[in-house]
Amino acid sequence: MADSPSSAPPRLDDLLSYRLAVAGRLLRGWVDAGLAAEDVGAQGLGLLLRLVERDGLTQIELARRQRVEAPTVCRMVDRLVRDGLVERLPHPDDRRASRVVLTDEGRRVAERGMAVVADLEARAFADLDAGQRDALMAAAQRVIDWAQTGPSSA
Amino acid sequence: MADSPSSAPPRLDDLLSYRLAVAGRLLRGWVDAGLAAEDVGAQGLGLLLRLVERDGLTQIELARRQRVEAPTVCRMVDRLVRDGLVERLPHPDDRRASRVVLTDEGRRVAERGMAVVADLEARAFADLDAGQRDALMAAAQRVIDWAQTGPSSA
DNA sequence: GGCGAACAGTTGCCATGGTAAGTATGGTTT
DNA sequence: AAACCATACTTACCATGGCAACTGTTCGCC
Repeated sequence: MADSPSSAPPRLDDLLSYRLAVAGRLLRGWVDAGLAAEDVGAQGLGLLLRLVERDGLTQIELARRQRVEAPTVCRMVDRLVRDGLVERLPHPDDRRASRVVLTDEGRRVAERGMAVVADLEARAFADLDAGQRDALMAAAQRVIDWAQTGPSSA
Repeated sequence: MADSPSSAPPRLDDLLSYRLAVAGRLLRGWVDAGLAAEDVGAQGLGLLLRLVERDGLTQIELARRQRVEAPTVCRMVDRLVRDGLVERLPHPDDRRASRVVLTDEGRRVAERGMAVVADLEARAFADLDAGQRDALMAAAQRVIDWAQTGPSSA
C-alpha cells in the first residue's frame, strides 16, 4: 500500500467505476442524439441489432444478451411494436413465450442505426491507438463478465 | 483494413461504445445494490460526495461536475432533501440560486457510501495493475472530455 | 433607468433501468 | 392426476437521465 493508514480514495473523480459509468452514459446520450431521426433509442436499436443477428428470439433471450432484466425488454418491445419495428408472434413450442421478429421497417432502421453508431464510434475513439482500444475492450469485458462471479460474493 | 469493401462492424458486441455503456450500467447497478441499506442511490451519493469536497455548491455547479443536466440535479436534490441528507439554503449573492449543503446525516451517509463504493471498486478492478488502471482512467477521461468538442461536430 | 439576453431553478413528458408482485404456462415429483 | 416449482411475461412503482418550456433573477448595454 502506498499511503500508510487508509488508502480509500476520497475523490469521486479518482474512481474508475465512476469514470466508466460517466463515459458510458455520455456515449449512450450521443448515440441517442444521433438516432433522433430514426424513431428509436440506443437500447431499442440494440434489440433490433440482436434480432438482425438472430431473428425470432424470445424476450428472455434478448434480456440475457443485453444484460438487462425481463421487464426492461418487455417495455422496449412494447415501444418497438408500437412504432412498427418488430412484431410479437406466438412461440410454437411454449405458449408463455413470444418470438420477437423484425418488420421490414425494423430491419431498415437497424441498418441505418448501425451506420450512425459506427460513425460515432469511429469519431469518439479516433485518438485511441489499437492497443488502447483493445485494452478498453478487454477491461470492459472483464467488468461485464464479473457480473457472474464478483458483485455478490464478499 | 482487414476486410475489403466496408469495415463497419456489424456485431453489437464489437462496439467499444456499447461495451462501455454496458459496463458502466452494471457498475452503477452494483453500487446501487451495495448502497441499498444507506437510503441513497449511486448518483445521490455522487452529489453528496461532491458536497463533501466542497459544501454549499449550487445545483448548476453540481450539474457541471457530475456531467448531467440541471433538471436531473434538481430532482435528485429533491429526493436528498426529502430524505434529510441535504438542505437548500438561499444563496447570499443570487436569489435565483440555492446553496445545497449537507446535513449531519448526509455527511454520515456520504462517508459510509464512499466505503461501500471503494470496496466495490477494489474488488471489481483487483486484476488490473497500476498501468492498466491508469490507461483506463485516461481513456475514459478522453471520452468524457470529448463531450466539449466531438459529438456535435460532423 | 430600462430592455433584452443570459442564467438558476423548476416542472412536464418520455426513455431506460431496477425490484417486487401477479398471471399463465410448463415441467417434475409423487 | 394433483401438487409443486420453475419459467416467460406482464404490471406496478421508483430512480435516473434527456429535452422543452416556463418562472424568476441577474447582468450588459443603450
